[in-house]
Formats: sequence, structure tokens, C-alpha cells
Amino acid sequence: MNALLRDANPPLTRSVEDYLKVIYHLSNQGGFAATSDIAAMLEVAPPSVSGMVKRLSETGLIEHVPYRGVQLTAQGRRAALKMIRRHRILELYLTQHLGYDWGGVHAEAEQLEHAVSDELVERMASTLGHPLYDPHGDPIPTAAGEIEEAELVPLADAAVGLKLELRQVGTQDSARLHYLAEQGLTPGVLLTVSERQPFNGPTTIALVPSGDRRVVGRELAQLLWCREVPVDGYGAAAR
Amino acid sequence: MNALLRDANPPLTRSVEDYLKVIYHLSNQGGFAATSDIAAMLEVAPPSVSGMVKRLSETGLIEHVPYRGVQLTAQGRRAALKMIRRHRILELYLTQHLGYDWGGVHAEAEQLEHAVSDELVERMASTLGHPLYDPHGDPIPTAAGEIEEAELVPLADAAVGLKLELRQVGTQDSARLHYLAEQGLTPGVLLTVSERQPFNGPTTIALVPSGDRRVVGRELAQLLWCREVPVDGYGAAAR
DNA sequence: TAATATGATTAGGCTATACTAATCAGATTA
DNA sequence: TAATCTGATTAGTATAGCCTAATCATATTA
Repeated sequence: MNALLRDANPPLTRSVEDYLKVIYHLSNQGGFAATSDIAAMLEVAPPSVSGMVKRLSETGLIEHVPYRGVQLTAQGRRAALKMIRRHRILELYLTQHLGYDWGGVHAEAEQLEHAVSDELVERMASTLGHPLYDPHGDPIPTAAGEIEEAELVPLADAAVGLKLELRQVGTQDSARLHYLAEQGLTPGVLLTVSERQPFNGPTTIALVPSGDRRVVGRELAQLLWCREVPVDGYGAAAR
Repeated sequence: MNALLRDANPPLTRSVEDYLKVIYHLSNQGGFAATSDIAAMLEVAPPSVSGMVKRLSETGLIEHVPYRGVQLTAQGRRAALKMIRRHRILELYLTQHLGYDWGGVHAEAEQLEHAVSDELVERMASTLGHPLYDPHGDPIPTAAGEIEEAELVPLADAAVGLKLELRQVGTQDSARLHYLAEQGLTPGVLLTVSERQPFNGPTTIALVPSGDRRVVGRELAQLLWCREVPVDGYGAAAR
């Protein structure tokens, strides 16, 4: 097979796609992703990252400042968001149509996202009614590569008395996810912070509208990302 | 990562799985699969096959007789049938639940079969009601690795007057599959051969029970594998 | 400012998969 | 039987990942 006859813009490999995704997550607020953090997230040795970083910057997917870290280029960001879209649509499809649960779906989607075609992703999206959020409440990027940038606070930092909507759960850990689901703490739930203990102590919340109480330790409270809900909206009577 | 801590029975790579599948298909009747045929099916150069053959026989998945060809061992056959099961369940799921058509589904399944977990395959199988045949009429191996060995004849060789059920269509070519679907020639259809021209000429068939005629050229007639249907069964009145 | 600690990179290898060019074995034909 | 043809194998390379050990750059601390 003549190299000149092959695709001029070859598909990214599995591994490249994984690197781009973690760089996206690590450099989210316009910062740099550090080599060692990338290595830790992917569970590879730091020199493997240096090697891949060289390849990725040669192909224009990332910008590398030695000893500083890396950032995605526009092209790299597009590729990363494409994978994130695939991942989140897969998670939702598997939970809604194939009986997967909240906790178990991540690993399966992680494998599949590298194998599904664009056509299949869009068929799943349309079967799902073009959803905006995945089962963890994370926003699903559009096919064009846009993503909702929500203003969220961790429950651990939210002011007492505010009406909040739980929007995202910042972990893929199956045990934590199961526990949260048992407690009724899933994306979409409305709540208020009724009390917080000092010295990084637990947060006590009241679910809305039921008024049920939950006490959430510091660690979990930092994983629960919430959006402030305007008070004159729904549910004001229930307080 | 210490090599001793890794999985003692690592998953087969994509490529190994593909080799096993084509060896299965090429050596179907207990024969040997030739190096050059494997190379042609996988679109790789013959030396690549020689190299892979060495690795596969070292790991006990195939038996190699130099300058003769290769055969699967029991272990290799199990691995091949596992991939075939995945492929066929995927094809059926994609056609029945995601709107894929007969012709377009093969390539997608080919990619996915390497990424899906056993759990996902079994969830799809159970959503489908544990089907026995894929959309082309090919039998789906069981999870335990058994496969129906049907006694089929190509339409091109079937005797005139016999009542037949079209069971399998021996191609993945999208144009041919679409044409056959238009002609109503899909697995499950009942028919009889009403006439055959000599010198490798076309076969004329009558569909049962409608009686509609179709004229099928030699090439297609060799792809249409049929099962003889006992005459005193269903549909006898319709003749 | 000098010494040290931390984190990043280079050097040098390993494996799986592919390739081309060269050689070898077996089958066919003269 | 000898010559030839076909198809299979070996030899030698390439690439994309990964690794460990050694070195280098930056930041921190004395």
C-alpha cells in the first residue's frame, strides 16, 4: 500500500485520544497540564508522557512549554471534546437502553468511545432525544464541539440558606456513586445548605421539597457541584 | 508496573482476534488456511502473516505446518467463535435498535467487536431475546462456543422443484446486499427452483407463498445458501 | 547565594505489528 | 530428472506505544 494513497488525515489512535482527554480535564481553566499529573491520570510513567507530548506537539494538537506543561490547541480541543461527547452519550445510552447503572457505566464507555463511528454516536444521540447532560449531570458537548460552561460551586463551599440544584458529581468511583444514589443525591435534585460544621466538618443539607436531611462529609461535599437556583422560581412554597 | 502483577491471561489484541476469525472462516471444513489467503483477507503482506503465525502457534492458538497452512486449536477456535458471536449480536442489535441497514452494519460491528465487554454482549443478547441468527441468517454461536453447523446448499446447486428456505447470504458487500433486499431475498424466505439455464446460466425461482418469480445470475446464486424444507410442513397448500 | 528537593527530560531498550527485498521449498511442466 | 514457477519464509527495518535509569532545570530553603 503506497503511503501517498492513504488517508492524509489519519484517525487518532486510542492512546492519543486518551491523552487529549486528560489534558482537557487538567487544563480546564486555561492553565497548563503538568506532565506528572497526566502520567498519574493515565497510570503511565512520566517519560511516556514526555514522549507522547513530543508527538502531539509535532502534529499540532497541543502546545508544549518545557518544564511548564501543555495546553490544547484549537484542533486538540476539538478532538478532546469529540471524545468527551462520545463518552457521555455512550454512558447515557448504556444506562437508559441497556440497564447499566450509574457506577458501572464508565469503564464500558471508556473502551467503546474509541471504537464507535460518528454515525453510531449520532444515532444513539437521536434515539436519546439529543440529550444535554449525561447520567452524572455533566454537559454533553455538541457535535460542533461546543460545551456548556456552567458556574458551579462545590457543596462544600456553598453559602448556608441558598437554594441549589445538584448538577454534577465529580467522580467516577463506583462505591461513592452508589452511596450518593442511595442518599438520593443525583443530578437534578434541589436542596439547601442548612448548616455547616467548622474546621472542614460535615455539611448538613435539606432536600427540596421533601425537607429530608442529609449530612455530607467534607470529601463528598467537594464532589457535589451545584448551581444556584433563583428563589422566585419553582418550589419556593415548599420551604 | 511489575510484570508479575499484570493479568496472567491478558486479553487478545485486536489484530490477533482478526487473524483467528479469518483462519476460522478459511479452514472451516477441517482444512488448512493458506498464508496467502489469510494475507489477502486481512489485506496485509504475506510476511506479516508468517510473523503472526509464529506468535499464534507459540501461544497455542493455532497449529502450523510450514508451507502447508494453519488450523485452529481448540483454544483458538473458542476465541474465534467468541468474536463471531460478538460480531453477529452486534450486527443484529445495530439493525434492530439503532436503525442500521443490512448493508451498512458490518463495518461498524467489525470495529465494535474488539471493544465491547462480555457483559455488554450478553445485555444486548438478552435485549434481543437471545437470538439464534444474525441479519444475514448466519447462526450466532452460544456463549459457551457452540455453533449450529447447518447443511446448506448454494441456490446455484439446488435441485429444481425442491422447497427451500433461504438461510444465509454469503457476502458482506453492501451493493449486493441492497439488491438482494430489494428482490425480497433475505434469510427466512421460502422458495422453489423452477428452472435453471445450462452452462452456468441463471436460476429462475418462485417465491413461496406469493409465487413471484426472480431470475438470479450465477454469481449471486452461489451466495444464497439454502436449507431443504420438508414438504409436509408449513406452506404446502400454497403451492 | 548555595544546596537541595522536585519534577521533566533524555538515553537506551522492549514488544507488537507492519513493511520490502531476498531466499527457500514444493509442485508442475518440459 | 531438470528447470521453472508459485507461494512461504527469513532477514532486516520502521513506528507507536511502553518501560527504567540517568540527567537536567527550576523552585525552595538554608
